[in-house]
Amino acid sequence: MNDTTPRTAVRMTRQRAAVAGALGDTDEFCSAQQLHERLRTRGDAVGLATVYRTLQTMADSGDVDVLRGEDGENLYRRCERSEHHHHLVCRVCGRAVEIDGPSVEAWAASVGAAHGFADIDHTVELWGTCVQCRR
Amino acid sequence: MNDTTPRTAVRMTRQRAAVAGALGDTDEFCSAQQLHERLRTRGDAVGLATVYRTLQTMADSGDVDVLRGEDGENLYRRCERSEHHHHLVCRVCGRAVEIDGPSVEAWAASVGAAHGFADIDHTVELWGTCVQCRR
DNA sequence: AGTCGTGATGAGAACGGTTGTCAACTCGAC
DNA sequence: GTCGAGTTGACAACCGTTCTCATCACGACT
Ligand SMILES: [Zn+2]
Ligand SMILES: [Zn+2]
Ligand SMILES: [Zn+2]
Ligand SMILES: [Zn+2]
Repeated sequence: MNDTTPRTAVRMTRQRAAVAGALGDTDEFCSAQQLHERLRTRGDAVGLATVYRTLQTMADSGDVDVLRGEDGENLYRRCERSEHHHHLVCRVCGRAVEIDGPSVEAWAASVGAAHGFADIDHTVELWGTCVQCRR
Repeated sequence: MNDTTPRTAVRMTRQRAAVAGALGDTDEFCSAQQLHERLRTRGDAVGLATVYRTLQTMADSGDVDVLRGEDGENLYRRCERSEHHHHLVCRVCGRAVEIDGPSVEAWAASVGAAHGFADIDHTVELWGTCVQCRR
């Protein structure tokens, strides 16, 4: 009864390969609509809904990082490391650097506990303007 | 020429007083729509657009703190201190504690500079579940 | 290679929070 | 009281995202 064979297979399709490829081409955070447009001009078009679904799936499985841009839209990026980390993001072009808040994790947990809060989660992101986007 | 008389007067209206009053009644972060509903049931109704505009104005002038909830909607709160600070927020009821990341400010600036980023801004928020909302 | 079941796709509608529009209104200075 | 500029509110428009559902196509098994 403990069947280990995947009951829900995840299929590899042209669309998913295309989205993954587009994400792999850049180290910038970009939105679903940006990716959709990029794929369209590139030649292998993918439906917008599919882009959203694919990104959501990849985010759920940890294949991409998601963060909410300052204007409210979700931005996606395939990061180098898979462990928990934070980002320093250019608010103009989306270029990002992976950083780790040294003591942030422990600090968040202790502050939360000190005030009787449980299931502490934290958001730590840095925004700036990178050298290329200056001037 | 250095005219100090306010050329653009900010008027006190029934609506603005109502919004400010509703915000002063609670220490929880709440959305524009929540406030709009609260005002309606309370008796002094205010148009939804006006609630949005008033909150935006108060946020711009620093009278209220804004933060984006995990579901994407803006949440507002009249905080005790006016200096820069961060929050530990209950993701269920919105109740919040004002906290200050001790070294966060300096850390953010140094990390940004180290990577050639300028105009560094940072987002540091803690989410959890408060004692009242547990169980 | 052929079959088949189920996951995947895409065009378009729907959704939810927020902002824009504009004629009517009202605060407050005079 | 007068008057003008700031303010209001009902409603439409916006925009990113999700839902719907008929059609398509992986891929496991012959
Ligand atoms: Zn990352
Ligand atoms: Zn940049
Ligand atoms: Zn605050
Ligand atoms: Zn709570």
